[in-house]
Amino acid sequence: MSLPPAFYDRPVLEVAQDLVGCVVEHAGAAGVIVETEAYHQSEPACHAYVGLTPRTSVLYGPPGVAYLYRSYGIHALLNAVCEPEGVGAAVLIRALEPLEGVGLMRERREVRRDVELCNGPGKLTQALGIELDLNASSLVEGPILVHPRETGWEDPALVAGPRIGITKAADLPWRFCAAGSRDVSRPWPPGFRATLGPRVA
DNA sequence: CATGGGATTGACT
DNA sequence: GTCAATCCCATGC
Repeated sequence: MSLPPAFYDRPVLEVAQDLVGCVVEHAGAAGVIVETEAYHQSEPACHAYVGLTPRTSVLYGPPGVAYLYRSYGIHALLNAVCEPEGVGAAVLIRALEPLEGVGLMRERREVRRDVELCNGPGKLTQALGIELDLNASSLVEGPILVHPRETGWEDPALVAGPRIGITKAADLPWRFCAAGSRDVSRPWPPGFRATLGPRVA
């Protein structure tokens, strides 16, 4: 069973934290989400900040839908649209821990070590075979599916910090990682200790 | 219609 | 640590 639309029809900061530990599946491969970032129309780093345009219409659409866009002309980045229809908000999936179909992932990406298969937002889409044509497709009915947390991930400890690679609103601590995961896209600064526990309000 | 700026990655010094 | 590749689309003339 995949997560229902109601899961995504909530404040984007809640969904971003609750998605850590959930499973993304597509085309014979799957991974556990270990890193997310939240984006909301109210802050300038979000694509929806510019208002309703052809590009952002998916963000303003119903929750539980994939928002995919090309970054730097090369990489496809996967987001889950959140909050009610009419509100532009989404969670960027930044890193996975490989779970199933690792052989397929290796075919799609030539890497030395398995930890490099999914530890970045552009890497995991390539490893799962996700491309831009799945923009606006359902995360509830597929082809991309998001499943609830499985055994061992019921209540993961989270670490919060500033989002990566943005120039606007770079101070907001809207990045969430599974504490201690080796699969996050970038390590925390030495001595960083903002552990939150299961979820902050 | 021309231009500019990225929610990145991999290769290289 | 630095740096270029490359495409979509919003914006402005």
